[in-house]
Amino acid sequence: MDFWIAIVVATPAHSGVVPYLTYQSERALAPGSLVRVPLGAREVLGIAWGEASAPDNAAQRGKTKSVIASLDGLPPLDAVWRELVAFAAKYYQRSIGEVALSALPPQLREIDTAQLARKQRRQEKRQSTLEQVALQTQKNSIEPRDLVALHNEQVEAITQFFSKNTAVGAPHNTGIDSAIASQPALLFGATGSGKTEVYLRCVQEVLANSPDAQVLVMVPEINLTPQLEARFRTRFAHLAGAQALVSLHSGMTPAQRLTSWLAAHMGVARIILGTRMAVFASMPALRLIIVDEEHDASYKAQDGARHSARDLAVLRAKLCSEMNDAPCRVMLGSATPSLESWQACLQGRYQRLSMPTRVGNGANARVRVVDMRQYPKKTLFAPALLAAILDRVAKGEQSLIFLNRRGYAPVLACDACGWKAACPHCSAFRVFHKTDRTLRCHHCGLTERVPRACPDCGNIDIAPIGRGTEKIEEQLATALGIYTSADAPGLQRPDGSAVIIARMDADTTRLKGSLEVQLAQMHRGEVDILVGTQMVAKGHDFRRITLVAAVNPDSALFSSDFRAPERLFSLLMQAAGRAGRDATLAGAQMWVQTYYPEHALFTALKANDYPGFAADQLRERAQAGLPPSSYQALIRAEARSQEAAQAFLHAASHQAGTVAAFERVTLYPAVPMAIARIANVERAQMLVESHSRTALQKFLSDWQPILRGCKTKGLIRWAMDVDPLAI
DNA sequence: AGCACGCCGACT
DNA sequence: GTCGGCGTGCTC
Repeated sequence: MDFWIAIVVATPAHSGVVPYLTYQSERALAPGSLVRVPLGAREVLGIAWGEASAPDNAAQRGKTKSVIASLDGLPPLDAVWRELVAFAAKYYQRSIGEVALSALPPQLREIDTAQLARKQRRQEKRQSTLEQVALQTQKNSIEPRDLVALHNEQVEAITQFFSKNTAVGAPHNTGIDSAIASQPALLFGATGSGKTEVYLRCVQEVLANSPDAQVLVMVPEINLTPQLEARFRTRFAHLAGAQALVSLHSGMTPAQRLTSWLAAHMGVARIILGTRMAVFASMPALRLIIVDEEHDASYKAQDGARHSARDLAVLRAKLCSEMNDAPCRVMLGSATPSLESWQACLQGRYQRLSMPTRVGNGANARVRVVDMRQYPKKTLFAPALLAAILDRVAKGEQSLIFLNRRGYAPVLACDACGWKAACPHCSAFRVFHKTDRTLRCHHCGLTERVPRACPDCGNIDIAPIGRGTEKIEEQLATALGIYTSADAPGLQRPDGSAVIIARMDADTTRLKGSLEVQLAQMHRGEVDILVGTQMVAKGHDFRRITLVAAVNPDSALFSSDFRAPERLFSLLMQAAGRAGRDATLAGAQMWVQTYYPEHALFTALKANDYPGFAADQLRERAQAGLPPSSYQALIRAEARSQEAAQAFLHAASHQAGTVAAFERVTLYPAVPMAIARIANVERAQMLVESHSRTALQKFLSDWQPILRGCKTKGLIRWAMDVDPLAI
């Protein structure tokens, strides 16, 4: 007898209308089973989602195809995973198939049953031989290694976290972070307060309580995974098996990702460490999720279903707790939480765990805000800052200077005719890179040699305007008397060796492995002054840094993006945290050069007062009706011409009146995006806002099918972005 | 998204 | 005469 099975496949367009495709199967297939099915002319991976009703007429029955094979070696994806995927699809306005299939490791889509079986056998063999080895050595390593003593705040945070797993919240609320079965916790811990140690202890506790429990630890960037992985590996070296701890991020090869994914899915991996993609890993015995640096924008996906991995982590823990017998907790950690999470604490939806003190007596860096108005207009460095850097050099300490722009100068201009080096394919200027004398578009990648003279008028006086990391490096070297040639003595260290200034940004770390090389040089103390973009301000634990300087952070103060101050505050706090990590080096300083020294953001920074800053911001947001006091979505359109992109949005706007919940949303006019053209594609967007998340959701899902019918000439594609981070 | 089918320009 | 450009349209 034949079965009719509802199966999801990776087809974004039509599954919005029809969520599942119906296939025939000779045997029953459990929901969550992975199958190979024919789709048009190809054979694709699909996931059985449940039983389907039999086709009601002969014509449809004739169209129905049969399941080719089921990947029997794999247990079906569990109900929590399916529920998470279904929720994400609905919430972010995508098809279940698109979300589900993109959540699986890409290689799983290509592999056939036999190949998969072979891979699993190899993996099992490897795991068990290593388990034997581990068992033999376990006598002397049964306990976690590398344990350090906890201080009071850490003990308190851990105790509070584990004392709370009772049901609270409103079960009928459809919000993504409400209806909490076991309350999410926010670990509000200053940089250097020992958050990682708290994570380690919580993981340890959860793993010790159950022989098969799994934990997920998420970090924002791949750059930060090796450091954390090393720490977890050392601590949990006693866990049996090569795959007790696995990583999951986009820097891994397809084969490695499949291996890690399988280990998590089979329950062999106890600790899964990864970036935002890891929130969708299959972890049948998940009991704890940790989201480190939860405020970080990297958790929000910028392609496909634009999900927030942080929000989904909170939801996953909730689903897990509701659908399984054992609770699953989630801990978000940050020194500068997102205003969304902070507000959730203030409202009692999240449990707040505070660790205000830096460990090891390391004092907070003293913040020095320099009023740049007292110097001539084009001053790059305040004299006092230069003196302070020289002072560090003299003491053999390191300095970190950062600026949010790579290259030499953001634009090249002709003095005579006003020509500027624009990109022919984008509505943006090309950045002047002095090192290789190129003009590069940071949006489409177009790279050309710098012209000798102005292409418009022939004038040879074309000059760089503004500053990038290259210029800062060059000017700083000049100002301090550091020479790169060996025969000039230049500035010297106390021991007589030459002072080294280095630069670290996306340009110097492009080659594989060069980031690691540069970080190692920095750690060994070979570099005295490091100039870089914000990538240097995040997470790295350079022990000998006692001075950090933000050269020009003002642009974020008056940005049209209402989240810019929040991001700047967070960045400056993190940067300040880089200074003085070694408690034996006193006098750590954080310098900020600004033309607006009286700005409230800097006042809060000086006082190390995140709660005060957050209260200000939340008040402003509430007054302006902005998130987290309201909910937003963007419709983005890409087309050959700006008119075509906007025509689609106008049509969409026109149709919106007929959609349910229209009265409860505000529809803003279509506008060109900040950078209207990238690689010859014109982009426009339209904002939808509502005070009710439910109303916004209802509106969007009813609007979606109508939008599909809005066919505009020249339109390339369009997409919705729910809870956008930048507008 | 793929991958077909389909209708018009420069090549062995 | 065909190879191939990418414009619509379908996938149980």
